[in-house]
Amino acid sequence: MSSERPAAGEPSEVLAYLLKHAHQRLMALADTALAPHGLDRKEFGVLRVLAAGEPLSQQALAGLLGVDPTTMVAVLDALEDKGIVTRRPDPADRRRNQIALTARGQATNAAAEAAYAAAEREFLAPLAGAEGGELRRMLLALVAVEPPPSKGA
Amino acid sequence: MSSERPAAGEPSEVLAYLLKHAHQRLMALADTALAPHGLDRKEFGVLRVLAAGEPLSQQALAGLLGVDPTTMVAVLDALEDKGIVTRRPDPADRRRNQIALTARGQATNAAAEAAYAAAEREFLAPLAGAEGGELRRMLLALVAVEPPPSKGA
DNA sequence: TATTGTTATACTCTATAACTATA
DNA sequence: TATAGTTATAGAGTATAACAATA
Repeated sequence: MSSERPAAGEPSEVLAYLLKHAHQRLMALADTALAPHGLDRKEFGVLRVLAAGEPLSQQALAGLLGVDPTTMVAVLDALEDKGIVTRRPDPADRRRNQIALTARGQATNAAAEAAYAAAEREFLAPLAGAEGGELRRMLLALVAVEPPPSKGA
Repeated sequence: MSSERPAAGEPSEVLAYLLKHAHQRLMALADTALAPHGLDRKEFGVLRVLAAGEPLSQQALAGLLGVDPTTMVAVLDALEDKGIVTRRPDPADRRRNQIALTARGQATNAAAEAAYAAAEREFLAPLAGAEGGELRRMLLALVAVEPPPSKGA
């Protein structure tokens, strides 16, 4: 089969190329999995962080997810419009918004988690049984080199 | 404090997050490694493909690297300005440009390859000896699911 | 008529700066 | 004075559409 290309100079020899395209493939699978639940990837990221713990401020969310606080505004606007999160002024510091999941948000998150997990399984299908876990562990080690700057928490 | 974070809801549990940030870290290292040679990542990708084989058309290059042909125009403009590649009309089909490395381009590529390889080693340093190879193999399997659409070749 | 390369345009994503309201 | 959130703006990066030259 001529589709095999072990030739020198192949872009797939470059690790950055492999990471980019692996990421792109998983993004496409995740988009497809999340779309029926009315979520995009960024919204899903916010949702699952909120579902795991207490309400957080917008900047705390932004810090945890490694995005700009200004980016978070639009994400939360969308989630609020969908009735998935609520914004409330923090009683202890009224400059801050407490972002909390609604009941509907919790249900949406449960469904979206399941859908995203299925997308990851499909993505990892080409690997042998335990290799998915190994991949995850390796990537975690590579990313953990410099911990994300946790701002005001 | 506890830099370990096994808490539920962590973004690092999400494979897409890990792939994205691993990619970003390698990109940053590659940018730093390539900058002294006057190249960015995209230009380096073109260079090493050309260095490995015969001159190619712009669309063949774009197809191999998985980018849009219109994107390739600007990349080649920059490489041509730097005296690293030449554009010549293909005698067999004058619609096509034969993109070839100059002597200087070959030297630049050799230096850039070494610099990029060092960046990959630094990136993979957190992993045990053979794990880098395993990571590469796994990513290749994940990416090879659907072969890139090789157009006119 | 179809294809290669080019240009101009638009779109996505994200970051920067300035503003408000609170502290 | 400093911080949380908001808004407007600008900057990468990339794709889409129309065009010229060639087949």
